[in-house]
Amino acid sequence: MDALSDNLKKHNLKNTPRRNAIIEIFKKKNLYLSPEEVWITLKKKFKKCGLPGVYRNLESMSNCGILFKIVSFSDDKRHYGLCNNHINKHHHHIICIKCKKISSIEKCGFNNRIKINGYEIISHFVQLNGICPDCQNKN
Amino acid sequence: MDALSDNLKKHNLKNTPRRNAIIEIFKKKNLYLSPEEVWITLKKKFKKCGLPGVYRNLESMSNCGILFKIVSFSDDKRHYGLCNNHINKHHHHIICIKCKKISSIEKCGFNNRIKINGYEIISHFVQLNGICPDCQNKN
DNA sequence: CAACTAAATAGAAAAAAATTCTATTTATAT
DNA sequence: ATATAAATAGAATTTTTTTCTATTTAGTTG
Repeated sequence: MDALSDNLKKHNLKNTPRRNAIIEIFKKKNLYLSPEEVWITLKKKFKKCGLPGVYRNLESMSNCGILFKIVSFSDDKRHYGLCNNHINKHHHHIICIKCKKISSIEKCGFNNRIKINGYEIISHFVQLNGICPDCQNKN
Repeated sequence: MDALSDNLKKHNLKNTPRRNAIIEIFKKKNLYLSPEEVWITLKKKFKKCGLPGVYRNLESMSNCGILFKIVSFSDDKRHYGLCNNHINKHHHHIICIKCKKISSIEKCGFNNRIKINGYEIISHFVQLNGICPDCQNKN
């Protein structure tokens, strides 16, 4: 059983064609995508296919660590990316602000369960925004 | 001229009663708030007062560094907080996941304009989520 | 301090984004 | 094979956000 099926099972999520197709879309594109973008691509494969289902799948797959949520303040819509290699390993993402490509890093200076300013830190979110090598070369 | 007026002016934003009232709301509550929450409070002071105006103000004031955007994944609505002391100084925020109180830190391990995984880092977003001292004591 | 100009506002309307609901189908455990 | 819990489509709805126009206001300039 691969890491993906394993993760699905752990969270009582079934291994459906729809979910696999969604994962394939992310793998193929290697970009972060909005629910609508996923839906548009998905409709090419499944003629019958609703946007609400896409929302639900993105959300549940993000809850179980297969996908993750992106922060894109220039466009406040929801976006998701695929947690490629690092599932179950502490890591953060680097996104290309030009082409939406995703990379990741494992190091960050933060630990949970310590106190800062008296706050007991439960989780932390880090996202690096940059320009990927491909896009650097284009200019 | 105080830091707030100064920042407004720099961005060609006028110092209106509405904006000052919004800033006061954030100062008084010291919480992060959704546009709608700001609006509800604002309506107590200004009977005539539209939600679109609140959206526009929160967005423009966040563009000029007076406010900042929060990431709250448990509730995907938009949220803003007040950049209290640190305007114009590199910093990040710690939020209480129970009561929405905000604190901040100046240190993080990240620098912009360096390369990671070949990406030229332009900006970075860090948010620490925790439980504030008050809420720790409540349990 | 009067007049001017660019920005801010309200309020209505529309658009966009996300969720809920019901009936039906499907994955998978037994 | 059957049972059952989860997934789905599709319609409908709700929520969130933006756009638009006419009017008002802040802050500059003469």
